[in-house]
Amino acid sequence: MSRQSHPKSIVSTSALARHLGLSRWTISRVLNGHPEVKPETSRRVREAMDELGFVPSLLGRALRGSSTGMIGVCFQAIGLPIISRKIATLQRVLREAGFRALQEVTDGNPDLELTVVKHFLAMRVDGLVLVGGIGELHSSRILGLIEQHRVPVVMIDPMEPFDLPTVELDREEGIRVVFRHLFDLGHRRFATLGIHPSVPWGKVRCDALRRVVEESGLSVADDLVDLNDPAAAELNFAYGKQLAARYLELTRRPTAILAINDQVAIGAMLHLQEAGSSIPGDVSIVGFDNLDVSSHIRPTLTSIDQHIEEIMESGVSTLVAQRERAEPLRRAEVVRIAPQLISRESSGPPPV
Amino acid sequence: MSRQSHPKSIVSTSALARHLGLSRWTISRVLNGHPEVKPETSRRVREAMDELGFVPSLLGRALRGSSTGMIGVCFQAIGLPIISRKIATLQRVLREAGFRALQEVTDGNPDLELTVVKHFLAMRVDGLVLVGGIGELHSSRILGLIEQHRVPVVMIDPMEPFDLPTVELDREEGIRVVFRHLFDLGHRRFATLGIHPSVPWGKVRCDALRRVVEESGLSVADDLVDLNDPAAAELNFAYGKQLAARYLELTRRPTAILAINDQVAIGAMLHLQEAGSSIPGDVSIVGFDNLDVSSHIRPTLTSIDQHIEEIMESGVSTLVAQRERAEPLRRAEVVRIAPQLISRESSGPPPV
DNA sequence: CTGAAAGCGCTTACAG
DNA sequence: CTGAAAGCGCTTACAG
Repeated sequence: MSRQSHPKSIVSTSALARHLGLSRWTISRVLNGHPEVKPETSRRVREAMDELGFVPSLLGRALRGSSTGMIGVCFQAIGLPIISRKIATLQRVLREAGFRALQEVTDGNPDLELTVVKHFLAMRVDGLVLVGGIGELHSSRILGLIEQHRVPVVMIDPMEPFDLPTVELDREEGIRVVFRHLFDLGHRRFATLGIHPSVPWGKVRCDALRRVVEESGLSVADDLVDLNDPAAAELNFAYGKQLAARYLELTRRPTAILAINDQVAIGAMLHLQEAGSSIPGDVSIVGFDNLDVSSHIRPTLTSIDQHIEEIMESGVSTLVAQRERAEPLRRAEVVRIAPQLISRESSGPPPV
Repeated sequence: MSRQSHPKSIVSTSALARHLGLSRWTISRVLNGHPEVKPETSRRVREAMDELGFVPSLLGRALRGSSTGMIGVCFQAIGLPIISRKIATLQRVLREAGFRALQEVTDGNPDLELTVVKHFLAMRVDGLVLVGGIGELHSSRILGLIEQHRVPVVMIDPMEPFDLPTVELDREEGIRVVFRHLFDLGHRRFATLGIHPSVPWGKVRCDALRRVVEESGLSVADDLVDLNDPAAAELNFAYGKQLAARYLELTRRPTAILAINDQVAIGAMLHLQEAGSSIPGDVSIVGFDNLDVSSHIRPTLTSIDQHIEEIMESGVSTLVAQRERAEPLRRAEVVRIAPQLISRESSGPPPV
């Protein structure tokens, strides 16, 4: 049909139009599914696009006014299994909503955070998702940029509260549910592993635990043993083992252990088992995050599921709502998603 | 200084120029660091940009001819710890080379792979990184698109070979090194856990192992016991435990175990320890991937490090080289990166 | 149903 | 040192 069967490279609607003997406006109409194109013409254009591998430039399209369809997503860190699940879920939810994710990881480096947000704005993204919040150093700069550009934005699970639309896990409720579960099983003395104000989302959990302990008529001083090492680099297996060793040194051992996350819980469980303890016969253990591995180890681990899917769906809805209202910022609007207790073998009644 | 201290929103060089009483070309020159601008003017422009939160559009800039500085990165899956490390490392290496990563995960869905590659091309990325290869269904379409657009591309660790520049881990060498390590310790009978042609990069390792066993004067039929379950969904702890249980049922047990990865190795180790075996006293175990956790468990796990950093650096160099040569495709150019044996406590001499 | 103008925000030449 | 033209690839609104 065409004069040359494999022309060099067609990278613009004009070139394609020339190739087909049409005007570039017709190509644009086909691209945008306008109804006024003759079906035969439309078919010819589509076939040529396929054959020549023509992909219309999003740069040109977005520049002319239509939106980019891209959402800038900023993560603090990567590598932890729970973060991987967040990333994967958010990407899927965004795709299902017709967006594409532009992802960046900042490793908590504030300079990088500023660079990344500027880059997102330079790409003229349709929205911003900030997962885990942002560092303090440039936070006012970043908030200023967001306001100046009137770009829809949502914070997911920030460590500190920001004056931006936010969706977060209700960690206080998570602690409450876990404590209630253990209390109802009969436990009256508790050890915490790694639950310290200095770790991510540690403070809200510390505070919640103290509150619920007192509400239950127990004493924070006597019935709650706080085991942690503020110098710990990572909240991993090794840390759990280390803290479990300290638990074993206690003279009057609590009958239930609440760990900062599943890794620490599992590390502790392994150490206690090695030392001859029975779980939950001698001591109950509960984690936080409900990792895949937690349903596979023996005993299976009681944990708190973050309902990541629900969080991300709510976050994306928040973004969409801001776009539709053409009223980008609804500040201090916080949605809290309730976590779910997954009760498994590692928690049971205390020894008699 | 300016008439209105907080103007609505400055989103173009023209608007900023008007605001400052300059021409938009002067703004562009400041943006691009051209030397012919009066320092005082340059300073004024920079300060106004900062104050107003002006971020020049990358769409306009890229459209005019300069490149986007973006690299499209396509991953097959997310969630496995080793993949997270690959993602994080690649992103860092790209950033250090002055690029930004546009990441997409396809979950091995071939339709999505095609969509993603088209989107990258529509964004006029400066290069493509395909991690883990692409599915068969649309592979010729995708290769065609890459060729038609003359975009620099590199495959990282494809499961199948493709006629594209490739950087991959030398898994054959990995198996060889691991086997040699165990053989030199005195082992003469081996069990493999989950090393099966159907798992990712399983075939090359199966083949390599058979070859090196025979080269060592041993018999594949008699001295190599293949334990795996082709129906296994995931190569995780649970799978390792399951395979270890089968190992324990063997009448003449091999003295060394090679696992498909660290998770399976650790799962097996936990099961064997529970069953009363001593590691490496009764049996040696080696993994593959050198996860963080492998240096934290007891005994620490002998493993193979993938040298991810080196792989990603080589991949990015390949991309840069293609750009510089203005000769995008050097097909079938395969770089193999040697893995490294990390010898730890889980491997030792066989029992006497 | 299809053509030609105008313009999105930028940069690369060319003038002064 | 700074201004004005031309044009990157696209779409919207206006003609025919």
